[in-house]
Amino acid sequence: MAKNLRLKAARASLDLSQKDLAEAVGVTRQTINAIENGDYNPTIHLCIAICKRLGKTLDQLFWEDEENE
Amino acid sequence: MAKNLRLKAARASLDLSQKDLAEAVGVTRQTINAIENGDYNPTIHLCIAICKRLGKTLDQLFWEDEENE
DNA sequence: ACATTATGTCAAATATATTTTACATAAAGA
DNA sequence: TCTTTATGTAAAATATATTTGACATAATGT
Repeated sequence: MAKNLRLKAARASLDLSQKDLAEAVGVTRQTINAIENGDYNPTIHLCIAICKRLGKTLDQLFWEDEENE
Repeated sequence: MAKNLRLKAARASLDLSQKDLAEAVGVTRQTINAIENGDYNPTIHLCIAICKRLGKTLDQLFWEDEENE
């Protein structure tokens, strides 16, 4: 599956660790790691929570992630 | 939970039934119904498939659905 | 050298998205 | 009236998102 490099970059630009982001949105570090590495398919509520914490929208971080390899 | 009236409207404007949309995106009618009625929290891949079929983006159909009551 | 932080990954358990089957109602057409 | 289509809903089963606990490595600071 495709990695989500936009998410990784947005997180990095705020100087947040995977753990920081995970705690901010109420999931575990492994979940954030898996999303960034494309291992699975999060729920929309989680995506929205991540977007809000990173100051991005769904289209910016998750739209057409499938093509972005 | 909040109903997704934007989704319902977008589907209606293309004259698609819940069943039509469900088949187009590879889920059951009950899943589309539940999403429209806010009973749960679909996966991002499913949201993207729905958006593509309806000619909308994630932000247009799913962004900040939580507030939209 | 040692401790700490960040990341990657894995196996087993748990929570929940989704399916299957089924029943009910309202609207529309024949 | 009868049939069909669209929708809403519910209970039990299945698939999968997510957690928990653990181990490993690289980088950084003391």
